[in-house]
Amino acid sequence: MTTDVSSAQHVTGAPGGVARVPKYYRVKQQVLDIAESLMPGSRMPAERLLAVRLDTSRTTVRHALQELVGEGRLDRVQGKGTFIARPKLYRTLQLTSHTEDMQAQGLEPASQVLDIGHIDADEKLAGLLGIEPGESVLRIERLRLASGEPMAIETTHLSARRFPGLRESLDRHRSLYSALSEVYGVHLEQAEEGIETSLATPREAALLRTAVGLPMLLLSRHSHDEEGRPVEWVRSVYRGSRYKFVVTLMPTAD
Amino acid sequence: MTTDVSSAQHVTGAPGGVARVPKYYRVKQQVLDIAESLMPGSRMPAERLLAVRLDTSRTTVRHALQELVGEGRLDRVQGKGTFIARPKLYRTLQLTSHTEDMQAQGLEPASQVLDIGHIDADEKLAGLLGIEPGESVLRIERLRLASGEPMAIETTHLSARRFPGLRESLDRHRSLYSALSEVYGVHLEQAEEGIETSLATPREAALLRTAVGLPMLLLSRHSHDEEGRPVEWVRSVYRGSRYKFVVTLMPTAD
DNA sequence: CAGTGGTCTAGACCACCTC
DNA sequence: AGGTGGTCTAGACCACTGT
Repeated sequence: MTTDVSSAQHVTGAPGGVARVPKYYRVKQQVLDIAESLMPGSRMPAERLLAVRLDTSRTTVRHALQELVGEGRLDRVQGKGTFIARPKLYRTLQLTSHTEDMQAQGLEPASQVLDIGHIDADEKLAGLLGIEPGESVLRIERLRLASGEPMAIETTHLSARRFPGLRESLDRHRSLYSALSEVYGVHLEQAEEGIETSLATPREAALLRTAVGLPMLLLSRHSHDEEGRPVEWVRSVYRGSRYKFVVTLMPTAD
Repeated sequence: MTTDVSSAQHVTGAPGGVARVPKYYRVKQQVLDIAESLMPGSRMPAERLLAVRLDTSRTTVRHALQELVGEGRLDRVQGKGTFIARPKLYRTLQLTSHTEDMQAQGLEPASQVLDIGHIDADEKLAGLLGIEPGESVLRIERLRLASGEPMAIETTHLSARRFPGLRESLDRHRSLYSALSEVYGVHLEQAEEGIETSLATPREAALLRTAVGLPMLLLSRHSHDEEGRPVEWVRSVYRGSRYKFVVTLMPTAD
């Protein structure tokens, strides 16, 4: 009925407060021990069973499981169970298209258009694309798949005036980047890519088949052509528990 | 006493299951409305008060607050309250030292050595540094500060045999990289940097003055010299709610 | 229907900060 | 002492999956 006073307290000793270890965290280690003794894909004991075995409440077990899911070690599926996850996938950051990128890694690339249409640029978007606020922007929202698995939600923005008919050209080309190159003669020369964490919204979670509130990797790419003019602004959301990004750094030329 | 049956359910309608919105998520939006009406640094209403005002339990309020903290919008301090957070800081990924990096952004760089010593290379570390398993490795663990604020925990690994006396040379140089250059004539030419999410361990949380389980950005840098030989392997943990990384991409030279 | 995970509640007690 | 956030419990009910 009441809290277990005999455990989660005064584990530190150090007045600096260097390491408080709550009970759920010790439970997490115990759960991890179980997980590491199983193969990817196999099922973990049910939450209610773990609670009894580890002498704790289901709430505390779920707290521990939640972290392991966030770290990409476990997958939970409602109605079915909790399973050992497969290892993280790598994604190299390059100035190439999704299609080329996936093929280079031996994965089957696929895209599913979630939404495509024109919107009016607000001040921020106009600044990013080098146009005036209110001008029309082509917005393409796609679900990116790698070998059938939902990987990311990618939202691309381009000036509608600069690339007339792009929406129609898309169907006839392998990728957006090849359409830009072959139809408009635009070659991407440089991009800044921002990387930060975010938490899955209900919509993102549903599309990426994951849970609301899980850590995600949020990438925003701002690409420029050979004259340094901005071409596109892209916002992509990846499952943080499933992907790891790799970038090659060279000495700065200054 | 029992769950509020009249709310969190059947919000979707769509059989595809495109957007389940739990109650805590709506509470989060309400809390966000309050937060956005306040200035950074000001205090939010107490959790128990929010629970009454928003007609929910403290548990649900805390779930909502937890996500906002994870997103870097709020800061919680035990015993004091919950406060509006300052905006995220940017960190450019370059092949430069922490010291140069901070100065370029007008921040006051500082480091605090948490631990320094020699360890025996395991198989993985030996492979990364191009040495034999069991060879001695200099391991430097430092807390990186930017204008007094804890920013990251950085753990650097270098071959002890290749850089004899490095530990002592460190005190006489501005940074590790300048010591490598001036004492050993080693210049870093290229590095691969991996970026992924992780969750704060109790130790990391204490050192970075944040909470256990919050999303972190985990960077691992593998640097090479002009001959392509591996020089260092670095693992850095940043508060995900506080930092955003920026990298410049150029066309691949293949 | 039974079993699994998902959400929510009410309340207890601990740890920390300020007065 | 009294307020704040931090942890934990026991239990209810919902949603989904399989038999």
